[in-house]
Amino acid sequence: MDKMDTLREQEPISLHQRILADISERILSGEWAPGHRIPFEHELTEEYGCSRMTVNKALSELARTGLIERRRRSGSFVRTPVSQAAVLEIHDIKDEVQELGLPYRYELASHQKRKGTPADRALMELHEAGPVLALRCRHFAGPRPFCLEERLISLVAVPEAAEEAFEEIAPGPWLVGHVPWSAAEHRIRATGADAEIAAALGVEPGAPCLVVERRTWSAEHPVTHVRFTYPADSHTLVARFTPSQAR
Amino acid sequence: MDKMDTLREQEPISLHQRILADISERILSGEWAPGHRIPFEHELTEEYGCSRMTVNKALSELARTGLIERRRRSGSFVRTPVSQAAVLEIHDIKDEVQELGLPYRYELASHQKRKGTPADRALMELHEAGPVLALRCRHFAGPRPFCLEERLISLVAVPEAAEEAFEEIAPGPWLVGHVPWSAAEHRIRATGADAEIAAALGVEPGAPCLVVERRTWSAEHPVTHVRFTYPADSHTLVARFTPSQAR
DNA sequence: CGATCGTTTATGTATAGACATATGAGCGAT
DNA sequence: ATCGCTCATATGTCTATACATAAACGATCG
Repeated sequence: MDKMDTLREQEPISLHQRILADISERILSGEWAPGHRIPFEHELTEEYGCSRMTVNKALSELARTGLIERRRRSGSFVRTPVSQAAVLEIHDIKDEVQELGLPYRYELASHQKRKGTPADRALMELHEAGPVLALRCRHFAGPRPFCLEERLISLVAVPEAAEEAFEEIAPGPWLVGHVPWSAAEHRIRATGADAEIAAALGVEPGAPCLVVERRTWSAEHPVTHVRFTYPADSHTLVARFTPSQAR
Repeated sequence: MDKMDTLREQEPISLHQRILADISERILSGEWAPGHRIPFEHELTEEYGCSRMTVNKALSELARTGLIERRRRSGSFVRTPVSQAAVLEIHDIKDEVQELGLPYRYELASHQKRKGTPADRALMELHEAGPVLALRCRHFAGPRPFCLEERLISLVAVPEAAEEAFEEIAPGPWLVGHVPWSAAEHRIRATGADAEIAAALGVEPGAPCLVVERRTWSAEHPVTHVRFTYPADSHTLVARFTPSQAR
């Protein structure tokens, strides 16, 4: 038993969590390099003096987070990181602005209910025809435009949206409270402001902007497409990555 | 038994996976709204005709991904989504270019070993003084520059990097093979190309560019800071979000 | 009436055993 | 040498059981 020196006995931590932590430690420290075969379940069973289910729970968890790969008959191996997966937190714009210590203001610029055009349907990946709501609004940080929001909402998926004016509440927070979310795809790119965007954001035409587009589905149905355009200097997205575990 | 119509009997899917999928379905479809109490383990045990451990595995998994919250003595409840977290896959640039069907080429522009300047240390959040390696390289997609890479590597954390010329292999893939990663932070923003960047990327000064900066740590030590600058039209980051599960 | 204490209950953790399944390795026949 | 076959083995899944623990509930007592 050589584990006494590496752990603190007093903590009420469960055994499978400790096994998981021990193995993560060795992988992240580089002691067990990618490709290394970690001990078999029955070996860990012996080392920790516990049943196989306990070891299995820890290893399954490690496999789920992508730190190891399990192969029947061969054992479990430290994975070589192929593509790093970073977690990008998508906050409400109001919170973002207020965290900067600036007063937030929201303004609806246009509001149009229309029969979905082919362009609308392409943006939302909506296959059937149907009415859509097209919104255009601006979010301000103090006196300056912080971001331009161009949004389409499928009224097939969210008929209640037709009754909402969106004068007081931004479509983002409204949707969060009205639609169960199931999937979203974000596309992030840079672009030069065209004349319309430049006017809306108060920047020169051609000025660099960060564009975040999001498509959202709810149980297979496209719900909304939104494009946020930020002047280059107003916004930075931050994504964090810790391979050991989520949450 | 009202489940026969919702599932396909032929698939060799495990029972706990099916329980997990069934419950996810009901939450994501909105049938079970946030705050709703999902059946107790012993009720699901009866419904599915299985042992409690099997049900427990499914529910624990749901709790881990954040879809439900479990409370002792009270039961398990559907969680209200607070902030969306999207998963951003960070790929190797070579793979990115090749997936576009273009020939990839890498070119080292400058390579300098130096005593870390205060600016270097600030970028890496390195607190002690120490030698660093400063690299500047370009990645090409066909004839056109795809991206400019400006990188600092702490030689305290990775002394072996001093021996590597980085003429043939890009620092990114080299580091992946030599340093166990433990944490990374990405900052994504748009910017206008300054004269130097414009020259390196073959674009007009002021042209919009997407900038991805990454800081990486290995077991608490800063390892590297890298800034990738892409011409606006060459690159889009994609982040996906599925609350049901990762991977 | 309110504080305290035991009881109940659902989850949390762990066990020992069982069978399924995929797959690498070795063996044998062609 | 190559193609199949069998066999051993590590993981994948599941069961029935057990005890621990946190928290809500209710009854009892000051």
